[in-house]
Amino acid sequence: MTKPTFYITTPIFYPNGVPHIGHAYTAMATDTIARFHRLDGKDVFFLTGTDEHGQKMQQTAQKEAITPLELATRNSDVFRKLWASLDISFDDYIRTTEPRHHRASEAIWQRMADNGDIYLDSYAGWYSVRQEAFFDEGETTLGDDGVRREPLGSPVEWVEEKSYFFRLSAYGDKLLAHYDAHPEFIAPNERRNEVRSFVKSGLRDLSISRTTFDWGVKVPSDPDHVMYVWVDALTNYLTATGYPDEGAERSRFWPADVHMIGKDIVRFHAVYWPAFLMSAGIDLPRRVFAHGFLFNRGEKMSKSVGNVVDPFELAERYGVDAMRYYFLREVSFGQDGSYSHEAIVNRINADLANDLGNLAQRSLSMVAKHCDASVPVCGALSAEDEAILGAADALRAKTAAAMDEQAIHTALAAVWQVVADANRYFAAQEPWALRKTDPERMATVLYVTLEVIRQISILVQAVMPESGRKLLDLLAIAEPDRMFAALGESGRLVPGTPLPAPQGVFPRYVEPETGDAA
RNA sequence: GGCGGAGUAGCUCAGUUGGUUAGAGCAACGGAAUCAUAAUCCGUGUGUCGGGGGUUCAAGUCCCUCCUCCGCUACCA
Repeated sequence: MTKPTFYITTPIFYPNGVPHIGHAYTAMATDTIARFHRLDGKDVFFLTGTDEHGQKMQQTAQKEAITPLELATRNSDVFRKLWASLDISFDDYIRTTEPRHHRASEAIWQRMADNGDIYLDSYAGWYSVRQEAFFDEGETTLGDDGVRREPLGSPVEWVEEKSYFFRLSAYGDKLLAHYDAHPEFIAPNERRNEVRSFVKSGLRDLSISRTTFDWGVKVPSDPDHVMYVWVDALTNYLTATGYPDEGAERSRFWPADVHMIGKDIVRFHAVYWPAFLMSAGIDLPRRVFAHGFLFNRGEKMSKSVGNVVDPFELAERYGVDAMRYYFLREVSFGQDGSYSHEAIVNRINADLANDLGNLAQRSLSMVAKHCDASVPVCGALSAEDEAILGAADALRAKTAAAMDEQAIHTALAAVWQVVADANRYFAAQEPWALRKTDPERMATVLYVTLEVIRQISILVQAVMPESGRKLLDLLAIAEPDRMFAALGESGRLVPGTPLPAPQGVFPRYVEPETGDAA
């Protein structure tokens, strides 16, 4: 019996600095999707890592009088530390400085070269060292000081160098054909439109090597050149599957199911990457999903405005699960989003503490006091019981449909709809009144409520692993029964099962008194 | 400039192929209940659906036009 595979990636992050909230957001979302599919019984491979080559790394390292590798290792470790504190369950962490990655990059380069898509030419233009980019003459301006600058103000110099080029121009039609045949390849929709129109306007060949620095993967058969950023970086997704070894254990994961990225790097993933793969004769990933940016109170974060938020600090202040829940529930995944202290606190208190936490607490504490502290006996079901159970049973299909298109917020909304229904159900049935008039009916109501909470808890694990675990502990659910396979009727709670003493899972957020050292 | 998207209640947004009195969540206000983390439940909105024009028996939903905002327009991760 082989389980279906599911391969999902984050971009490899550039460890020129320390991670910010955007990195954390990508990782939290990707992790949630990975966990969801694991719970669903799939053979999941979740990859993240760091992109450690390039001129900037070399320069920053020089400034600090350390080697680029030392710099990369130092910052890469900070990323790993963040992933640990955010409960990011990656299966492999790739660093582009690893030998396995150099091998894979050389191999794909060779394949593209063998296919006749790489040629040597020279590249000339106005180059900005700071931007690490060339500019058209028209984009530059000659200042009064005689210095020519690019639009953002850094000085440019005329540079001419030999460079290998990738015949991207030959792939425009093929890419368009692929976008049309596979409309799900780029998501969300607005991103696909952008990419389409970009490709449609015509593609120029791509300079893919540099000779001005040497911190990178050497070009096979021409060690004066190092591969330029994206050939090397994008290939990481392949490296981790064991490429180019055909029989590698992880080769079964390719093609990747989802490349999760921020919207700023869509083009590299939806144009260059598939073109490279087509050239090398490798299957294309199934989907590139570009999420939006996060803003602090609607304002872009920047160091000069001083509104940059440290992800470590957020996790510390609100708790990892609450932080994950907030960003994945509040922001329509794919769109830009905004966050503020007030909004986070509101979600924590309204959705987590009041709605779900309190529902669990009120039902479990009645069970503890009036049902021998064990799962109550379920009598004949009323229409109301059937309705709420039906709503809970339907969640697996609903959330799966939403998650298939990375609509994490939609999946969560569906779950919380049932949480709200369950609160209404509980209030309408009044088990506290039934306790005096009809204890058996009370037991049934409590059973039904716990059964709904059971299913919600299982689903919630993908977003809030720790809290989901606590809730399932309170319901005495055995480890193997915490997978989605146990959702629905087949996994119903067994009356008589002893339960531990109830404990609050989602505390309300209370403002610290004063003078907290934030 | 070109291409694309968006403008709906205080806030965040849903609104199917045009059709009964335009919806949800949050916030606000009023009430009920007391099992529970002062949590829950019920009720309450005079919204020019960006402006104007048009098609139609009927338009937030189609067409035209204007205004505003945003994204993309190549080698920065």
